[in-house]
Amino acid sequence: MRQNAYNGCNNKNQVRNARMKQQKKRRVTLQQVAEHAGVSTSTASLIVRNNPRISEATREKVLQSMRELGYVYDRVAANLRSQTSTTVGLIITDISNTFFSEFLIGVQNTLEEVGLTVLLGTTFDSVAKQEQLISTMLEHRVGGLILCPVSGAAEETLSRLEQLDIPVVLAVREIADADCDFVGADYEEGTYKAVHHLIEKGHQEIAFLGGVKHSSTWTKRMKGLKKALREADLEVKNEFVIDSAPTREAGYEAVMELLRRPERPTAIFCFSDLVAFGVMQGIRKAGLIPGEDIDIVGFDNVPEAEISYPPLTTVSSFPRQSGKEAAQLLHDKIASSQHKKQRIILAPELVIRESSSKKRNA
Amino acid sequence: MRQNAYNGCNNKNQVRNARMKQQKKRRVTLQQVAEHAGVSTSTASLIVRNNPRISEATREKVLQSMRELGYVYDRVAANLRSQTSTTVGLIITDISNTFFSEFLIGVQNTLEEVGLTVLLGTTFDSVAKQEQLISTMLEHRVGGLILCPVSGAAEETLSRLEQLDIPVVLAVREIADADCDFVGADYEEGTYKAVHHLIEKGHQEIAFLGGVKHSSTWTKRMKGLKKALREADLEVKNEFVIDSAPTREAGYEAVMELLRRPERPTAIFCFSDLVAFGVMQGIRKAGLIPGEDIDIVGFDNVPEAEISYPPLTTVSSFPRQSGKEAAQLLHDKIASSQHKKQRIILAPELVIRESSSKKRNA
DNA sequence: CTGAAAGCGCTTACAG
DNA sequence: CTGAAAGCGCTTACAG
Repeated sequence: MRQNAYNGCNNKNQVRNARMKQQKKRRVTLQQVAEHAGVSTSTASLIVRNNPRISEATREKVLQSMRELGYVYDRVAANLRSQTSTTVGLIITDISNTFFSEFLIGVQNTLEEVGLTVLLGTTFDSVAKQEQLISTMLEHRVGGLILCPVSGAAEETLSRLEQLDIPVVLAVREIADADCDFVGADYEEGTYKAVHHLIEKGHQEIAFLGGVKHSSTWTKRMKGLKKALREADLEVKNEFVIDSAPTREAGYEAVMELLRRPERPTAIFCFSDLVAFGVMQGIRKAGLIPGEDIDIVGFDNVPEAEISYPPLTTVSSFPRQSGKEAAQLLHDKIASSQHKKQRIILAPELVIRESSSKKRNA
Repeated sequence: MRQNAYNGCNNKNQVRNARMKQQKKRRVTLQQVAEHAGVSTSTASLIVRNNPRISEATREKVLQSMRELGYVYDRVAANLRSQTSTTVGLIITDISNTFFSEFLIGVQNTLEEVGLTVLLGTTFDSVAKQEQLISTMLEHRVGGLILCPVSGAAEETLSRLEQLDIPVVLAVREIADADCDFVGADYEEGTYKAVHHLIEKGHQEIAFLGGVKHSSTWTKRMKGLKKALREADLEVKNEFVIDSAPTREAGYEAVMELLRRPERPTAIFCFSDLVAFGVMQGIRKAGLIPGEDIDIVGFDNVPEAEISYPPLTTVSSFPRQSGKEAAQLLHDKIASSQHKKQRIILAPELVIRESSSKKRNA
């Protein structure tokens, strides 16, 4: 409370207020540090940026002044002047899906290493929110963007970004007709493996539940499904295909609808693990046992798949690795504008657990 | 490609490069917009900030120029000049814990409504990383900070922030000896309810697994445990208390160690749902059945608790609501520096599921 | 190695 | 309602 020695004020509030005002207005500036240390601002600036041209003696002197004054570097001002950015936007559709948590960890770990900070936005699969988040991030001068597009995303979204010349990497889901860097798993191949596994077990009536129809992630899976069925001279039955939002709740609804239909499948391939969890819940609600009465396979291999009831057979799409690759790719793009478009497709792996591995008593 | 009309260059790369350079350097500025619309920069500035003083006609004219030129507002420059901030730092310990995903959703939804963007950082419970993230956020000029402290956090962390007069709200975990705004659940009461429930079921040998010893979240639970046991004339047995990191893996290890000891409890209260999932896995690994041989209770009521095997009895700590409250509180603090310290403690609720509700055959 | 001056894109008084 | 000028905290040439 030294600052208030000059007045005799005893009103605590006023004192406090005065102090706050003072501190709030006056962030210690590099110029003040320079003055305190007896050097020019340019010299101080070179020091905060670790320029080796400065003698060890001056550097130490200035660093000492910074400590004494409690200096905090203003990266925002620096970025503005030098026309650079130390932030990156990350837009995902649903953080409560642990697929995205894992993806986010991969992104963050990688960006942190190169000194970039993440501005996070969640769209909940709404086009409007996606566009709004992109605007916000642009206004905040992000140096690049990792975008997991909503299912209804159109090419216009990208051309807008391209016009501003801001580096973008798409992840998880592609955008129709868009030529853009992309990181994701091979959903077609993954689905093929999953369905092939079910067919080998003797299943002939296989349903496909969940996912937004005609989104790229859904279409790819549908291709894989068809391929596997065709090889076994089987066909996709329309009454066994029900699309939905990619959530647990929607999976529950979808399987309830399925079970109301005249025919019943012996196995279900689910769009994602999240959908599969809802499907298993629904099956049980209907008095059936997942993994015994109906086999279930998911997609993603989120951490919970291992501990679900029963443990879920699924296709690993390596979310953390995807995040890492996306961040790496974006960082490369930011560094060199020369970068040519890349597609990084991770090979999926089938992980067989109890939801599809018991002997069938057909 | 109009820009290149003056040269005869056919090298695609060079052309592309030239274009990028040009676009990269020249972000459209408010001044350019003003010129294009034939008004002064001040007028344009008032318009971007939705000042009603401007006539509808000029406003429309300027907005039209913005569209034509592809103007993007530079919030960073604006914030620098006006000494404000439109970002908030959020530091959590582990995003793969869906407790924090839910918390994050609560924070984001609330902040978004008031036009604030989240800078996200994850500490993985490392003190060093926490301090580093705080520095980064300060350098990025966040207007405030929501901090879920690491278990070893000390008061110094806060005094540093206080000195800079940056609004802070602690969430989930408190810091010893620190007087700071706080949002969290009543862990003591929650634990009391959980353990009381076990005792009512006839359990006398109750273990407490997981959580970092002496962290505030652990200590509060320990108090609740003791209170419930004391009421039933029972005591805490040291060999039934094993601390650990608050993760699934650590829960697994903890129960494995527990089962190696001479005595075995009939029920386990777990620090969190995540720990409980690991515990149930370990119990099963040891050939026992959770919910039959040993009853299990978790804490948090994360979404997976409902679909685990068996469904987990747990104490709901309302993560999404906590996030909402924390964001709201921070926003209030930012708005009025007059704010006095608050503690928002949510009342926990016991959610009984199969992991502790079957009849006991003791 | 150091200093004085200009400028990043915006907002802020202040005068009209 | 509009305009000219200064300034937020930094970096960038450029001259010494």
